[in-house]
Amino acid sequence: MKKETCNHAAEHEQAAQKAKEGMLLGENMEKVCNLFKLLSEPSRMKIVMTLLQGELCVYHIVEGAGGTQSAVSHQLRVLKDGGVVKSRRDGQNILYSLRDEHIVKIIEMGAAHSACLLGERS
Amino acid sequence: MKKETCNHAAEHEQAAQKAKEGMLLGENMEKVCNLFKLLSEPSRMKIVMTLLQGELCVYHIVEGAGGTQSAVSHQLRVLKDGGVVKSRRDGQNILYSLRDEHIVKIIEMGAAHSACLLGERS
DNA sequence: TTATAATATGAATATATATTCATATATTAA
DNA sequence: TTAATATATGAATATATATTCATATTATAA
Repeated sequence: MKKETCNHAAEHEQAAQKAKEGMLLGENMEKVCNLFKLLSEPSRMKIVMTLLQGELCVYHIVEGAGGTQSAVSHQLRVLKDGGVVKSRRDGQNILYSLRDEHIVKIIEMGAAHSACLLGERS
Repeated sequence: MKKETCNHAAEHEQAAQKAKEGMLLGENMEKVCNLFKLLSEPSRMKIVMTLLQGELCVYHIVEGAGGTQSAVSHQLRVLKDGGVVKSRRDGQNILYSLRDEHIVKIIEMGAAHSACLLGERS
């Protein structure tokens, strides 16, 4: 790979530079990507969608989201470490809930975009 | 796992059922999750962020996003298959661009949420 | 203080996929 | 038609991680 058969080389060079400068830096990039990764697994997404209903104990999360208790528990841990959910103990139960309003917005956005994907490709 | 020590069993049962009903069904769930998966890899996210600048050839994408030509090309393929970018040939070059406005919004949302994650955990 | 329920967790396995390397294809120029 | 440039791609490797299974932990009730 060398370069410069590209017609708009000058402005595209600028664009590339601008992109580099505006690029999320290491740590922030990791954070944003990690959030998307957390929402990219159907098993986790189902848990998150279930929690859109409000605070729930693990038993009811399993009911709503499906899967085994163990798998759900493992994923709840991942979601908690990733800052998507929070938890508190209530007697024998642990109650989980979404930790942030943005999650809801992001899911809505994803769904909206997904709808557009039903059309044809370039 | 059995059940029913949960205090709000009745309403939570309802919530679980409601979640089940409102849950994205197979295909749609896959679509939304796949979109998030595409944005969850830093190498791909950098490409997408570079394309926020507008239509660019592979050479300039590599300049903006970093990585090798081969790796970027592989990921461009993945992004295209996933409906995130589109492409057209212009002589010797292939020009790529974002395929959908929603992508921009989703990234902004992710960044906004990410900022909130800087705080403390539950 | 033992039994039961609710949840968490470690280890093992299986699967997915990002990157690299070498090379192929396509376009233009000489 | 040969050379050079731009991009794509197959195979191999390495790494990440979702799930399962068995079991541990914590809390309550008998």
